[in-house]
Amino acid sequence: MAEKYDVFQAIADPTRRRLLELLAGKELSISTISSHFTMSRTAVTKHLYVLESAGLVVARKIGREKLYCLEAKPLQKLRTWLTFYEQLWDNKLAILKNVVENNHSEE
Amino acid sequence: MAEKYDVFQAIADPTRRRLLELLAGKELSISTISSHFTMSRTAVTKHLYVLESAGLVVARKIGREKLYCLEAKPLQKLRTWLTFYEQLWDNKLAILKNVVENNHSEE
DNA sequence: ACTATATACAACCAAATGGTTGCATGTCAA
DNA sequence: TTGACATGCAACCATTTGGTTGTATATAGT
Repeated sequence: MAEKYDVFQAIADPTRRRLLELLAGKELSISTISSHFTMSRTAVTKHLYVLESAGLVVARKIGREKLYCLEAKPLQKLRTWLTFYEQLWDNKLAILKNVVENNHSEE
Repeated sequence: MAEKYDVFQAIADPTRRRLLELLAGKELSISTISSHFTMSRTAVTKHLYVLESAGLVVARKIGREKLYCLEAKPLQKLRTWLTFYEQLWDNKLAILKNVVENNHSEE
């Protein structure tokens, strides 16, 4: 598999979002996690790898089990990214910005 | 090309995030937009299609030009999604939740 | 020691993704 | 009407993605 995954990429897949939801506040083994999905355990493992490499989950090995849990911090990056666009929810500000930038020298 | 794109999918690609940034508060033609990228105009058009089908940009045709601008509203969906995980930034709450759910019957 | 269970990993596959080039079409301007 | 410009669109291509199966290895329990 590949090297490094992005937070944006990691959350793009619906299955991976379900995984994050499932792991919120819980610590679950791969088998337990897989039991919530119809796809194979291997497929789930791959998704977990993507999430892990994006820093969104962390794992520790206990005996023969590998326990995963959510790590929400990297989502702050997304939060920051969003903040910029929140100003434009309803684009009143955007229109104003445009007016200021392009029309302020008229009349 | 395919049918419908998701907001999560749409913002997964760095090029498309650059496009959104470029179109914030501005209305630009495909050619003008393309001039900001090294890839072909066709490639840019495809990215714009993805964004459009996710509702993140809107276009109107003026003469021979097609003008695109940002439509931030669909990002609210992402904002809502994020809110759930914000509680877990630092996982104090998560730990507490775990304690309450699993250990409250002890002693 | 034997068997169950939990995971790891390689190999393979179809479809989606992100890009290209070439050509057709519509529109503006002289 | 003749270019030049702006876009549309089909065909093609390599790589990535999301999934599979099969086999190997490590650990737990009896």
